[in-house]
Amino acid sequence: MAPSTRARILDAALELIQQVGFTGTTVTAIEEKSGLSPGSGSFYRHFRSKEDVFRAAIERELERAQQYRREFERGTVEDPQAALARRLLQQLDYMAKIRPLINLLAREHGQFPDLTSRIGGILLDQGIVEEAGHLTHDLRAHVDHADPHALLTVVVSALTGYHLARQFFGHPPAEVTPERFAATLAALITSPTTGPAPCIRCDQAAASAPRTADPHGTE
Amino acid sequence: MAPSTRARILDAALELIQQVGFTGTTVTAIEEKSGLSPGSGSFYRHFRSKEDVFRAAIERELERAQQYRREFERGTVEDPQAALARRLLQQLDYMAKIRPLINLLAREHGQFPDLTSRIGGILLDQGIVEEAGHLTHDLRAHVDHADPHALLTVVVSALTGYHLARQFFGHPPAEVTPERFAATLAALITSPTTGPAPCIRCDQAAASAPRTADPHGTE
DNA sequence: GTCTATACCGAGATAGAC
DNA sequence: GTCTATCTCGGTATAGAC
Repeated sequence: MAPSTRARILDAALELIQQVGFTGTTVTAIEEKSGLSPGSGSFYRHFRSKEDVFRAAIERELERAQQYRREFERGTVEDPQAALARRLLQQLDYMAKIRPLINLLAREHGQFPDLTSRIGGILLDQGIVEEAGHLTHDLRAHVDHADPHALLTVVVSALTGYHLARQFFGHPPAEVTPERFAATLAALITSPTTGPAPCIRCDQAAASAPRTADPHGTE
Repeated sequence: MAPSTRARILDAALELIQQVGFTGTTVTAIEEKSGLSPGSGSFYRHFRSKEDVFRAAIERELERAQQYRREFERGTVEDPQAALARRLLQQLDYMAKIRPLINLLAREHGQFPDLTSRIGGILLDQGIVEEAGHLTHDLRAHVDHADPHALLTVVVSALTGYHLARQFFGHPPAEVTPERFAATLAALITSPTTGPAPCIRCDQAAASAPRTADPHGTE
């Protein structure tokens, strides 16, 4: 069946907002891309305002993101290093699928704080971090680390940074392919940690009183 | 000495563009923030157009970024793990200093492709990757890895992802402090790599013919 | 080099015919 | 539910006095 006008408007709006941002997107351009007559207010028979369609498009993407998660392949890990690399590649695939959300986050965060925290909650909490939890659970027998929480953060950060660098520049950093990236990261994780515990006051202290103060002046 | 009007305009424009983007920034708002009368065209005595001031602000930030690099602390590494963690924290500081450039990249990439590649070249090639080269050089005696090129990419990606996540959400992912993050990443790097070489065809093949095709459909 | 005033256009949104 | 036509506002940019 052909997509409804409403759906076509959502598609057009999402694409335009990723390309030129919220303020850069005009209702006229959305109409034109949706097959409506540009300049006519036909758009307004389907959405009350530009912000309205913006929020609706994000909600639809959030729904899709959660659907993608449900389809995630899970299973036990036999060979830790190879299986881990495969999981990491799966994470990169997931980020590619939710690319619109990540783009919107990179572009319009700070414009719509409520949406930022919503996206952040679903992507990080229900998304990446949850999956990272699966990773540690599966690998607990193989990987022992002094600060698993921080280890997950490093893994998630590496995946995020790699994805975004590809996104920004159009090619992977240093031309390292995803397979090579995942294999390297997997090898790092599965190698035994040497030396003393990497952090002194880590887990309990940080977990109990996380957000007080801001010693590094980020906010 | 008091900053010149031109400098105040550059400051105002840079800040506004980071907050609301290029299209979201109005010349009137720039004038108001610079202490000029809003709505008057006084702005145009200093810059020919909005795009003009945008490009000038980026050029100024690129100059600053290269200045920051020259002030970088260098030295030999005795205790690999602790010294490495310190270097990684230094990298995070650097990213904080060039935050405006990273923000603009995240926000306006795709709008001005020439600036994107310029920023990318200076940040990645002359910047992060160069420093990562120092890292491996310093640590060559301590760290042995099957694919050092990919290892650097993982490190750079992790730093980038951590920085951006803090930037987007206003707090570090999983509330892991920079010190804890750097210590964990340093411990990962300095631990010996186990198992087989993490990638089969890596170094030579990828280095000789890097950009042909695009097996993962990024571009 | 900054101001007032203004020309010009494009964008968001509405009215009403079909 | 889409169109033509239009209102209004705000943004870019210029002209000319001081």
